Amino acid sequence: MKLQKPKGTRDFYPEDMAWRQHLCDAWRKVSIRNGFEQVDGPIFERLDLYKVKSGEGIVSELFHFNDRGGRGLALRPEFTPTLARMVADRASSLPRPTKWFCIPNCCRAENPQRGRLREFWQWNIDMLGIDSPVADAEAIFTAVDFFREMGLNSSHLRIKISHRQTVRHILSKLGVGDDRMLAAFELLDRRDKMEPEEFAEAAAPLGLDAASAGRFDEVCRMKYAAGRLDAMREALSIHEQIEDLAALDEQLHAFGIADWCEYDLGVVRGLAYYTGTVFEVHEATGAMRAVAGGGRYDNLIELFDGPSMPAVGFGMGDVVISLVLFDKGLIPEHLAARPDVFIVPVSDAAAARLPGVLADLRSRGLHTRFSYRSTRNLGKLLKEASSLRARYALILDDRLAEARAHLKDMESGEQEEVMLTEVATRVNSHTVVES
RNA sequence: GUGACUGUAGCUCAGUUGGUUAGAGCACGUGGUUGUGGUCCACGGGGUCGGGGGUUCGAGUCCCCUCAGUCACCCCA
Repeated sequence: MKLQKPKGTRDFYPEDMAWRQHLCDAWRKVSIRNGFEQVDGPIFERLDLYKVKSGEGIVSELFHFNDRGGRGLALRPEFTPTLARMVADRASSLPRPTKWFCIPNCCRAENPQRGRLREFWQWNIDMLGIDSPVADAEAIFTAVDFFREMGLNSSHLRIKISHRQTVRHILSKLGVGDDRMLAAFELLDRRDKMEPEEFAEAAAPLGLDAASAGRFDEVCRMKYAAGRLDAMREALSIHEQIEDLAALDEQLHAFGIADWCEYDLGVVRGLAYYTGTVFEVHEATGAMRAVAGGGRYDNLIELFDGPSMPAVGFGMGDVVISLVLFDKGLIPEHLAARPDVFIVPVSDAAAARLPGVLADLRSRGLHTRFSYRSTRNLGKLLKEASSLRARYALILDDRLAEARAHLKDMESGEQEEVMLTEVATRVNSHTVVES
């Protein structure tokens, strides 16, 4: 192939596009019923914006370029910096909390793999100006609401939750100083890929001796079901320092989503900017990369020159969730738009009248189609109507002289004579509301 | 960006130790013409075997490079 699409991108043929739209529609629907309002920003930003949060190292992961004035620009790799900029700009006039969602396409100059492409769509929801654990739980609930909407249940996915403060307390108790805390988080994030000796070696400079390092490792590998904080307290021998997690735990129960959640102190999300709750959603067998990730980032808006403003949110890419839904057989088969009416003329005379009838029905809002083939073979034309999954076939025959035609219900096979002027109301009244 | 594996029609794949005009199923198109439906029959379009170069009398089959996909690393905002 001479003209290839760029590495890591996708073409959306009608079937693919129908799925993408279906997914985005579900994201939008769920966002709205959870009280979020849609926003968007530019698809490219000034390169500097991305350095604010992620540092100079981010540049190699970006598609960036200069405009004719020499300004450094970059395609957005995520939406959060844009969001932070937008919020910082109007912070004083925004309601508290402000609940926003968006579904931007984002580009990252990474090496593509299964579940990871160079362009993807990412659902983001954020709640700003509220630091209550209710908000943390509501963010997680919104994700669960979406999963349920798509037919997933708590046996398909695990929401792994940790809390920066809780982990900080544990590390502190094991002897890690505040100045080494960030390094300790990084080590925690990488521990699964390290040999025990290697881990111990890396832990030493953090102020952890062999025994503490071993305990650190052990503690972070343990998982606790939501509601089993007592077990965690017991195992960690910390009794008073996990109020944050306890408050979240209570809310997760109140929202009825505790069965989806477990505490896993190994979840760090690699990000320096998370300040409290952090969570990741994984396929239950752990086979794939994370479906979604998020948490609380109370300092971010300030970092972008805004006021001090607490925030919590998450992001979910279209790629991994689509793989999961495909794996579970949860992608609906028929997503193409269904015609309301398929017009079938039985004669040349009737065919001559077709455009007028078609125009009328379309102007009344009906999805109306006809065949471009020259055949008058009724069987073949109905077959075409059937393969398009049309709800009704409108057969234009000799009754046309009296402005009447036969309307055939393609589901039941029943057919009745109707006046052309009645077709639209007839079809609308019979049409069952479905997505 | 580094390494490993893979690459035949839109999709799923055949293609014998290198040997003549590269096949099947599905999908797609036309026809089976006075007729009521995803069936059936016939015919047809579509591949420079990812691309380029090399070895050879001859390469889809062997070698090199390149591109893309998959996996691991990096990273995962």
